[in-house]
Amino acid sequence: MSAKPPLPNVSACSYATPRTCEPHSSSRRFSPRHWHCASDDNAVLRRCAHRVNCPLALKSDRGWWAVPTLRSGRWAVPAVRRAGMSIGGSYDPAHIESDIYRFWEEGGHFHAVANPLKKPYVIDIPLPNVTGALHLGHAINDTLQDILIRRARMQGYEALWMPGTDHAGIATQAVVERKLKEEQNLTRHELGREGLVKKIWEWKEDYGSRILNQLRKMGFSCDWERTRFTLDEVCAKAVYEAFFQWFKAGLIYRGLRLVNWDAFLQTAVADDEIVHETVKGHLWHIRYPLEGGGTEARRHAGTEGRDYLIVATTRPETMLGDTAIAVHPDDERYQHLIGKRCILPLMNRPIPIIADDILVKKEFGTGCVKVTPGHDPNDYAFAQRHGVEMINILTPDGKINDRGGAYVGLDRYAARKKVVADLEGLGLVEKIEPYETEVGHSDRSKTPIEPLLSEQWFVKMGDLAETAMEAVRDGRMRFFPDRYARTFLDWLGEKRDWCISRQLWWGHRIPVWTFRFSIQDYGDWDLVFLAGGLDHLIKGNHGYKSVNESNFCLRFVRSADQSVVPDARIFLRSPRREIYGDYIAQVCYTGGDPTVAQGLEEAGFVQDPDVLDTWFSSGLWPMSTLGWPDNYGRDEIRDAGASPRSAPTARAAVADGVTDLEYFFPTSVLVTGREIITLWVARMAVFSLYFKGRVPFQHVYIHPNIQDGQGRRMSKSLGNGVDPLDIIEMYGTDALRFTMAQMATETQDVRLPVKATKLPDGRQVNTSEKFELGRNFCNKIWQAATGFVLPNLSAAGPDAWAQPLRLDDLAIEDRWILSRLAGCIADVNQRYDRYQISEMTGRLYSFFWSDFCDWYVELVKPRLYAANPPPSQGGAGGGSNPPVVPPRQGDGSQAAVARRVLAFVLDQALRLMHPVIPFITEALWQKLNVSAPFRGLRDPRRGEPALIKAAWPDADGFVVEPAIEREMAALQEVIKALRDTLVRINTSRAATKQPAIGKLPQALIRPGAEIAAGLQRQHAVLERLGRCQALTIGPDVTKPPESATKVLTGVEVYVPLRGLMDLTAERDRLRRERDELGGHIERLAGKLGNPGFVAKAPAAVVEQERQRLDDMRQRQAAIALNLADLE
RNA sequence: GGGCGGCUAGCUCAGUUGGCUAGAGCGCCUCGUUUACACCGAGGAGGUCAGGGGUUCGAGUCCCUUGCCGCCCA
Repeated sequence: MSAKPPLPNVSACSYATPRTCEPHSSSRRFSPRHWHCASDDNAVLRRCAHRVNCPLALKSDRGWWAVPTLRSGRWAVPAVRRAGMSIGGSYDPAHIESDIYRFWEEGGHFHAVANPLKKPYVIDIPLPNVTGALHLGHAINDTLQDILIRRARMQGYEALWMPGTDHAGIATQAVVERKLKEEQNLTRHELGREGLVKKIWEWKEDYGSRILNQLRKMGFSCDWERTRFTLDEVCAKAVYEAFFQWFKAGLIYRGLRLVNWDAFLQTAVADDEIVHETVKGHLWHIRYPLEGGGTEARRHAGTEGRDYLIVATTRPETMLGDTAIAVHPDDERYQHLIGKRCILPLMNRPIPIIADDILVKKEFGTGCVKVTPGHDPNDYAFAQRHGVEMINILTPDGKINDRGGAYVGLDRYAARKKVVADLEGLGLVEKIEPYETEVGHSDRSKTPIEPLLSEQWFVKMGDLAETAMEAVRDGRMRFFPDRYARTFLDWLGEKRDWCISRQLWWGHRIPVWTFRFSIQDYGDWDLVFLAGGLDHLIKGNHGYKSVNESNFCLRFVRSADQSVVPDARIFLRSPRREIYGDYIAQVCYTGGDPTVAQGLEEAGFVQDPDVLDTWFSSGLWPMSTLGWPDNYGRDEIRDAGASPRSAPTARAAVADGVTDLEYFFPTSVLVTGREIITLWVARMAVFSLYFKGRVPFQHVYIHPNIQDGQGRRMSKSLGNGVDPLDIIEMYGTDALRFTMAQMATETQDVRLPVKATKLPDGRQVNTSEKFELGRNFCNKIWQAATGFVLPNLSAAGPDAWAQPLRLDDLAIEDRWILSRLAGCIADVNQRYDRYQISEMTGRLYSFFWSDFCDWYVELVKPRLYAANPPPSQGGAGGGSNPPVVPPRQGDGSQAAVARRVLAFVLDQALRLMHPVIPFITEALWQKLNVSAPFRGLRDPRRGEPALIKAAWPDADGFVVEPAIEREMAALQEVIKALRDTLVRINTSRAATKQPAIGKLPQALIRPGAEIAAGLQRQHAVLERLGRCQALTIGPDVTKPPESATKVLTGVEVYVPLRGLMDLTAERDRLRRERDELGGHIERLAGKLGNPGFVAKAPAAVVEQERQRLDDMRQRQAAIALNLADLE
């Protein structure tokens, strides 16, 4: 590129303070090949979209902006509009979004009220953590819900999207505790319960509205007036009501269970709050001596003369809590030892040797397993099977407790060292080998989880789970995609009881007071009377008016097995020995009267310190937010006898009219990620089916999770998270939403390649090129509407819109775009109904961009400009467009029809796209209402004042017309052929340094009989879109010599090439095409030659293949002919 | 260990009940001073549909199997 042409006459960018172009470096237009290395001497000009901000931008003497580029061998002179001629300008989302959101909100469009004249459509938002921040997971999840709710609203449903936040027990408490430690070096115990809860509330007040405001920025149309919080009074009421009823029904019990213990936070944590990590440790092999010196054992070959068994463990300190040794029942080595005992070293406690084929794998290790039911889930299950004693050896803070013999008070890791040392001292360590294990760590505190035996509250899941499973099996509740129903059924099928207590202070405190007592002899009867008579004590003597059957429940539980004494009066009636033992009196009181609590405490009762699992309150969300338990629905009142609870309060609550609960419940669809199918979806189902007898939602739509480009989760620690607010800043909200929707395929994960970039203000953020998809689409819509459609509509004047159009008035391209529109609407509706949001979005994209912009707008231009030529039009171009002529009569009406169709299709497209990209569509809607107040062809109507409440599109009764679409397809084929030829000519000319030609000087088309008439009618369109100056169409056209030839189905297109380009290239191309076609023909002929195919395939398929073969052969022949001509 | 998903163009993903000459967007290459749009238009290259086996006239699609990757549950 040494011989570069001189720079055209340009002057440097005159902008006073040009900003750096660096932010654009993510864009291909600013890659080095374009201009960044262009400051050197081989610079040339390249058009620059961001010329305004570009320090290297140059203004040519003709008013175009350009930047230098390395690439081309000649000056690339920009095609950019003349200065001052700008009509549209790029779409600037920041400019309009907040105004439009305010317009919606102030218009009350988000608020739903029970309205029996309409059908309800309801979505509950999956509750974000109250102190959390918006991330891409919310962005995709909530975008999908907004899309569904906005469409439903347009369809005429009373659409309610219920927002709110979750107190997120452990997550929130852990954050505040950590903060407390860092800032004031205080632990929660030092601060005390009340102090800590107060601190967390303060934190919540500070951060609680942050995420809701972020949701607003995303354009979400939640009914903010109804916003709830799981710890607020309304939700708490439902929580205590549900707890009380389940307690009373015996579904809630206290039990000794192995839980995942976080020794740092000192709480049980749920399974999903544990992350498994591979940890390098050791495997200690320890000898457990056989009871009785092992003389018998030594006699047996299996133990090779030893008088001990060898067990292996990764946690030697747990041996302090061993209560058995397990061997496989079929293991010959140990057959004779089953039923005998070992002596547990260090503790000198005999423990039984028990056969079990579940815990023990014969082939693995030594075949002997130590059993520590208090600290291992598998051992725990074993102990339950065999009735073995369970011993807990740990304190809540992870030290050895008083069951740990000489090791009391030692931290578990110190104990491990000492245990090993002591065993070595006794010569009982067989060997130590390095070993890798999966160890569960608490997601919150990052400390290793200790399985720990402790007292917890549980919900009996057996029957509850069954009702939920039944609802899915019989189709009352459906999953999309349906494979997720299995996840739901499998998990519920295990019917594992739900541990609902958490050793936290942030949450709904368990409303149970307990009193422990013992009946050992006759003298203890006073106590019994005291407890048994408590009912009276509380309600009678002290006159607690607030206490009644629906908020107070007393029961007795045997300490030994936690079984409920079926009838408390047993104590009074039968003073027999069998009832001697330890007992717990449990009072569940939910009346909320502090004096009652005080009375209980004075009577020696202690309130349970734990709080409820957060899922307990979020599980009630679909009901609690609609007013349950106060507003039992009408159906509940009707059959109050059959319902789990007779509802006196409900009767009062429902006067006349419809309550929210009966109108909006059950909800329509739940939209969520698959990871909480078990945690949340199942719980909501259980609660709703129990208390309302109905499923909480009819559909469950599970969408994919977003990962980074390598398929990893997005997380803070990996630094690969993308902040939706950054994306909004860079690309606009609609762009973010569109991209999110486009990613919502039916797979379980989607990847979003992440890359770090720098914002103009210097901040380093993560983004992804994928969002350009949404941004570009929005810009395209903006340009098409504000730059082309709307200005053209304005030309019509306000009276042109209200008359109905006749079908005869429409040109073929009008009928074509209406057919495409009808097809698009039908497809979109179908995709919605199947929750295929990605495909739905793709359909919007291709309709608007390809069908409408690329084809219809171009097709319609001649009609518009014939009537009203643009001001700049002159004879300079030398094209086929006539110079300004007075509009002929037909042109005027043609233009009017075109305007009507343009306005109508834009109207329908805006409606159709609004749920996905609400801001830009609403903004354009407002403009359209000005330019074309009435829309519709058969039945023109005034455009609704707000798109958010406009009717869902129906194509005004137009339907798909296959014949029209076929005719257009033929036309498009020919146009593409002409365009292709032009590009090939110019490519060839560029290689030989000849200037490009703007149009084909001459072209000829020979159509087959069927489409001849159709093509001839489109002569002007073909000339314009095919970019040729002289076009001849006719069945008797003959091919001029030295022509480029395109052989299509039923049409041949010729472009004389003499003097335009080198013919060898054309020859090569035809040869390639011939060879390629030959391959296809061979394959197809083989297929049709196969008697099996002809005999067995459906006749229609065979016929279609024959047709195709004929077609290909014709094309092959034509190509051969043309090739011969060129050679 | 059990279950589920994925493996299709350089990248991210579509591909309905088997009928395919396997698509889209981005990226790449070429051309472009076109009367909305360079955040653009036109054109092009690029694929043994993870490997193997089977069913079928016909398999990206159904069945079996192997291999990776991921998620969930133990």
